Amino acid sequence: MKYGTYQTVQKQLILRFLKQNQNRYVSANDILEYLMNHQEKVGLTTIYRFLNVLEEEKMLRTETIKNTRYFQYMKDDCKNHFHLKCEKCGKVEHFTCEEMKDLCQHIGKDHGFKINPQIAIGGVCKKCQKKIKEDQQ
Amino acid sequence: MKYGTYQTVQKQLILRFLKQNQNRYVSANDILEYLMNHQEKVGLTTIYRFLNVLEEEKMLRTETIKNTRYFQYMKDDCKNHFHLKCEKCGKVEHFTCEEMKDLCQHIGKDHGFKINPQIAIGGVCKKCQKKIKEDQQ
DNA sequence: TTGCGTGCAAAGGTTTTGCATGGCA
DNA sequence: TGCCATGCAAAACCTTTGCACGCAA
Repeated sequence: MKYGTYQTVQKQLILRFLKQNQNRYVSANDILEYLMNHQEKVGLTTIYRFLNVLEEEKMLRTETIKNTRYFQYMKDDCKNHFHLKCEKCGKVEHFTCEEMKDLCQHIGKDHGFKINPQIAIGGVCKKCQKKIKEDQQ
Repeated sequence: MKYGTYQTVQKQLILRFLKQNQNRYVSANDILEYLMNHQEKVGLTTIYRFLNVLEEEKMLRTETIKNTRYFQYMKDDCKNHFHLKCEKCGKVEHFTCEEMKDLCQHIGKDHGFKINPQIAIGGVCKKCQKKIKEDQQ
């Protein structure tokens, strides 16, 4: 059975919350609790159903920590650039560069692998690199 | 209560299997099934307990797909190549290429970001790309 | 009437916990 | 004896499914 053809109040409420929290990951429960605290009743089932649709449509990035999924809403233009995620502070930097595009092409061609630009490449950001150096001294 | 002070037969069996499967992610169940098929009886509880210890010790990388965790043992030399992870089937391909090294340098220099090669870059592998195409027809 | 979205309750599946047992020093 | 690891069974937990109801075209 198809799901997602109509816009509904529930979906709008969920989407609004996700948009308000673009800078952090939220769980299905976070959404439920927020809505309950604001006298908006939406079932957990609906939340999951909608999140799954958004994920399929690549509107969300998800991470699983300790067996629970966390969702982060992505702006539309996330499809056109890449993400560097700092493993120390958790911050995600958005970036574009020709070199990355070239690499994607290369990997697609020579390794037969289609890179999903929405994923985040892990590493350590400038600030945290500095911090680590300082700590070592 | 602390866990992990002793080496035991069970732990050795689990570790051996993990080491034999360094090129792919395995679930707790995969380990259980393998051991059962080889007349080695190890409880699921023990498997999880040990996996959790290994994860804490950073000996494993884990990924969650469809609500189940997959574990991959890490060799030290994982630092010297990169990983492409298929988001459909979960398989991880190890690869090296000059283009990727160049990109890392570039990102390090121009974006001030140090990429961690142990991370996996997400995407869709050849096989699954094919499958997706076939399904669409 | 038909089709879709919703939410409750129940089911499903993975992972963790409680506890008695057994091994080893 | 004391300490730890094990594994069964049960619990806990998140997520999905089944189904009846409600609403709108």
